[in-house]
Amino acid sequence: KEVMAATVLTSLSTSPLILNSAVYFVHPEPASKTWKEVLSTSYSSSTSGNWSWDASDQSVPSTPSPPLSKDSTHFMFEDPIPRKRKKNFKNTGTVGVCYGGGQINIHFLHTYSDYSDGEEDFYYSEIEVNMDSLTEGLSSLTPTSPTTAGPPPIFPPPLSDVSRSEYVGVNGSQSHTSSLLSQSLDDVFVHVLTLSHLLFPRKPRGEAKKCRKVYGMEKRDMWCTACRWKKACQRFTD
DNA sequence: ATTGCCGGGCT
DNA sequence: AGCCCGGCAAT
Repeated sequence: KEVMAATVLTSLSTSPLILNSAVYFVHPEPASKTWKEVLSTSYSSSTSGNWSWDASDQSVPSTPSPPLSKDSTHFMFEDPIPRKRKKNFKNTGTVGVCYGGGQINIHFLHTYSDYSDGEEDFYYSEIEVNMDSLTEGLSSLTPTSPTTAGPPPIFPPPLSDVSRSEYVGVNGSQSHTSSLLSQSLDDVFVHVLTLSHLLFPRKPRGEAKKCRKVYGMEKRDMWCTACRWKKACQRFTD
């Protein structure tokens, strides 16, 4: 089983579908850790850009998640990739996949950081889905039926000032998930990817109206100093 | 093509 | 410190 997951990861990393997404494998964390901690460690270890594989056992983190069996493992892939930009992981969606004991649980984490008060505050909201609701939600909006253009039926990305967790759907039918496990983990990951794009759409960057756009090149002397020095605008912060 | 701005240079 | 710009990510 671990071998299969490894091959899935490999094929994922070469798949054109996710060329712009980073695929991270996170070592199974001790049960004491929360998803928040797992996330931060994955960030700090993601700078190298390569991912590692460890098939050791261990249980699964997360306080608000349902019990998962031992020897489960979870991957996380991030969307979008932080690219070259150093700091802000603003509004990145992270997807964690836990599987083990014939069960697949997927955590969608909407994470964002807040630098407004000096120190970085790390917020996240967690959403959890099982395979049944995942495939259901996807099938209802895949372009197979041209009439449906409905919004994601599962959930909107919550954005609150307090970290909170939302819990959508629980442990699915054991037989179904196990057949999925033994058959095509690839489909699972493709679904997860698609859903992650739906949940965490690309932020259109342009809608900010900085000094340059507001005053124009002619009235450069009206810009804020930061804009004149080509630094991050301080008058119009997003 | 344009825009926001990081990194680094110069005074 | 203040000031400026090359270059690049993102669009």
